[in-house]
Amino acid sequence: MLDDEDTVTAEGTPDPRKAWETVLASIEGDLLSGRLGPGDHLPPERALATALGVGRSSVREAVRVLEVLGLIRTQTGSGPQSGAIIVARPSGGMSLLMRLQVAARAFPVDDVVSTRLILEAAIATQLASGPFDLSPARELLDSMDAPGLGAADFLALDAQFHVSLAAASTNTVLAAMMAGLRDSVEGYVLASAPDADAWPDTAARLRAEHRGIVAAIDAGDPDTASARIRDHIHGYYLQTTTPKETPW
Amino acid sequence: MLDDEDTVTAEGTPDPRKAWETVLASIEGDLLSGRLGPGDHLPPERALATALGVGRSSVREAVRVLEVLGLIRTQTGSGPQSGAIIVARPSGGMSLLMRLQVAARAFPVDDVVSTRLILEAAIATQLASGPFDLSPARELLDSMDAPGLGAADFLALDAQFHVSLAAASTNTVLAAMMAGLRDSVEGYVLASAPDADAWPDTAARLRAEHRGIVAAIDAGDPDTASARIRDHIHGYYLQTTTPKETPW
DNA sequence: GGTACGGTGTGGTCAGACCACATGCTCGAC
DNA sequence: GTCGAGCATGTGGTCTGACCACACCGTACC
Repeated sequence: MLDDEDTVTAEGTPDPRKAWETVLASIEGDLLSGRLGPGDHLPPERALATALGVGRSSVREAVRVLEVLGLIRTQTGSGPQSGAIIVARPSGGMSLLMRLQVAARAFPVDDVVSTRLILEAAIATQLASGPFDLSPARELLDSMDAPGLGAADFLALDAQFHVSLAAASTNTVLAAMMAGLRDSVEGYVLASAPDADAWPDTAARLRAEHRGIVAAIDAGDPDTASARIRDHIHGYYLQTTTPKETPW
Repeated sequence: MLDDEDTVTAEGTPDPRKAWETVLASIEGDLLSGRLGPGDHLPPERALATALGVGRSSVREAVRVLEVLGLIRTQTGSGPQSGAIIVARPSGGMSLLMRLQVAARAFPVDDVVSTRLILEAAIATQLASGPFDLSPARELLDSMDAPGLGAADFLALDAQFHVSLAAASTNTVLAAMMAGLRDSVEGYVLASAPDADAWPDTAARLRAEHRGIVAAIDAGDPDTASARIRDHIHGYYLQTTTPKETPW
């Protein structure tokens, strides 16, 4: 039933592409052409399989890729919310990619930190240069003032604060990258958190630095905002790691 | 390793994780613990399936994810080169992720361009501040001097030039991001290339700007290098698009 | 009118069967 | 002994068919 039907029906070209790549390419084409867009449902896996002349397992591999890349959300059951829906949430995929690359030693932690430093400095510069909505970041600052916050909880809020700065820039790419960079080293940050004795002092310093960054942004002072971000990240990194040769 | 089967055999917890997530988590754990590293082979799919108590299709979904993320390379056949080998080449996954997110309208092209601008400016600053090996970039500049180069060929070299600058910074994360940003808008760049009449002038200008950037880096002048990169990218972007409100 | 219940369609998973391919070994020819 | 052809083996790649769990939706019953 399937013999010659795929692709060039009359020609001998047996389609060198793998079956799942065919599916991925087809969906990407539908996205580019506008046939698919945010909020739309992908066809059911079985329908996609017969439509493209591949097995359902190949369709599933492509769908799985789209899911981990944050392009779609899948749900079982029936009804409007079931099936594979295009959602386009990049941060999840970015985080997974970076986390695994760090785990596989392709991304040294040093590089992740310096990249984060570059991005955040640029973000701070940008935020200080124009009117942006920093209220989510401010709320996180207030949350971090809560007394008795443990290191893990504080650092979680800290991470959200930095990501919220990226989000405030309204640059979705920047925000996704920041989220990915943060998540990829989350384990290392938590593992190197100061112990309970030194923690209160560290937390106090971090709070002050955060406020200082936002203050510089509010003051419309890009250079100071950028410099304070640099010191903030760089300082914390140096504190929690064995200094070896000052990454860039 | 966790007790196989469905986790707690005696308990009612039926493992809420999906089967392929189990596989992915297992491999990630092996990477983090050092049991797996660059160059190593993943166990055969069938062995992995029985070892984790899941079906081979679930293993394949996880392997597929690792492959598109650039973590492994798969090959059929037998022998040392066959199977799934950990390679950790991040750029492929970064490119796919960004390309699809752009296709799904989650990443506006404007954001991609401004992010690229930020990253390249930072890279130029860094390159001008220390000794780095720019010879790959120089060779690309020479290649771009070849007469009679078409727009498509020139732009391909152009893209490689910019990525080579990122690679010269020795920051793997930065290099991967730059490659991804480039690839994600490749289609748009090619589609908006000037026609044959205007092309020679454009190419000449781009050549001169590239040389100017490298010259500033060689001169150890971070500010000039950064400014020239900004003008270079921004200028080209404005030229090829309908200006609307000057992205960032 | 409201509620319980079963039909239906979705993704999630597994098992088994082939295929194509690369390797490496065996065995025969010389 | 050397060399080459050819088969055995093990890998990923794919398809098929079968279930399951789940969420909805319509119908029949109360």
